Amino acid sequence: MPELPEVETIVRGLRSRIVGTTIEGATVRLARMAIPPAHASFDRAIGGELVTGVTRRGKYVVVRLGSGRSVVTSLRMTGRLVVARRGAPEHPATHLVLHLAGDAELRFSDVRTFGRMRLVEPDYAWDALLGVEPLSADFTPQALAGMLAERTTPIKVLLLDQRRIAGIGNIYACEALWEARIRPSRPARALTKPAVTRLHGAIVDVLQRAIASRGTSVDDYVDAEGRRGSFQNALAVYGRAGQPCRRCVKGRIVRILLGQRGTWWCRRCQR
DNA sequence: CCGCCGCCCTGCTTGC
DNA sequence: TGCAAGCAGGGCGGCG
Repeated sequence: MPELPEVETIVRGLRSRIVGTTIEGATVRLARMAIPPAHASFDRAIGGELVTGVTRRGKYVVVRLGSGRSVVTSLRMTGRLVVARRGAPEHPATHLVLHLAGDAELRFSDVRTFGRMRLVEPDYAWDALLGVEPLSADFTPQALAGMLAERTTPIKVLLLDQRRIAGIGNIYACEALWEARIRPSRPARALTKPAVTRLHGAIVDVLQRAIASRGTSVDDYVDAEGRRGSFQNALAVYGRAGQPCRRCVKGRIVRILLGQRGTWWCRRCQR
């Protein structure tokens, strides 16, 4: 499922391929996947727009348009954004296609149809509820400590809260806690200062390494060119229930439920 | 503000 | 072997 590193990889791919091209129109095959501005139709509103940039905010892909509007896409679990030539074989669950000048198109597919592509007006603060970007200068050990203070929530549940830190999903929450040697169920306020510092470093480190590996493809994820990432080969805990810990070796990875989410960790070296 | 729950959806896994 | 139930999960709205 696309989290920050996967979305960042998609964004970089899109940036090199669609910036400077014009969106001639759109075909919306499944209406609920496309959210138009008020009192407008998605396909008519987007026709003729120039793509001026592609950025990321949390797990959202933001395509900036010449008019100042933006196309904000949430991929949720199984969404894909792929640039392809018109007529090339397409994913069977392609629900929305942006037709680009020339013979290219941007395809939005999603087996579970949880994803959304939203056309937002200039200056609309669509991301007002999103928290700090973990790879920005604003994300400091002190900022992290401030989020954890007084909170009884399990630290792993808190890492998934997009209102605090934007972009961490289930895979990287598990991996960062393993790297920091912290038990996922620990109440946030129970983390010592050194533990908070380790967690901060681990979050930044695991996200950067995952970006360098072009993301994690455990199931559906592919980048803007349709290629898989390789960070699944570097995972320490996610999906590794029953296998030995890659660090302490003697510990076994177990899977528990936290906040209704599967959570993997090493019983021996995470405390 | 906080925490928790259910819903959305389809494909894969599990169990009889 | 075949079928149905269960499970997975990010974001969001609703509730207390």
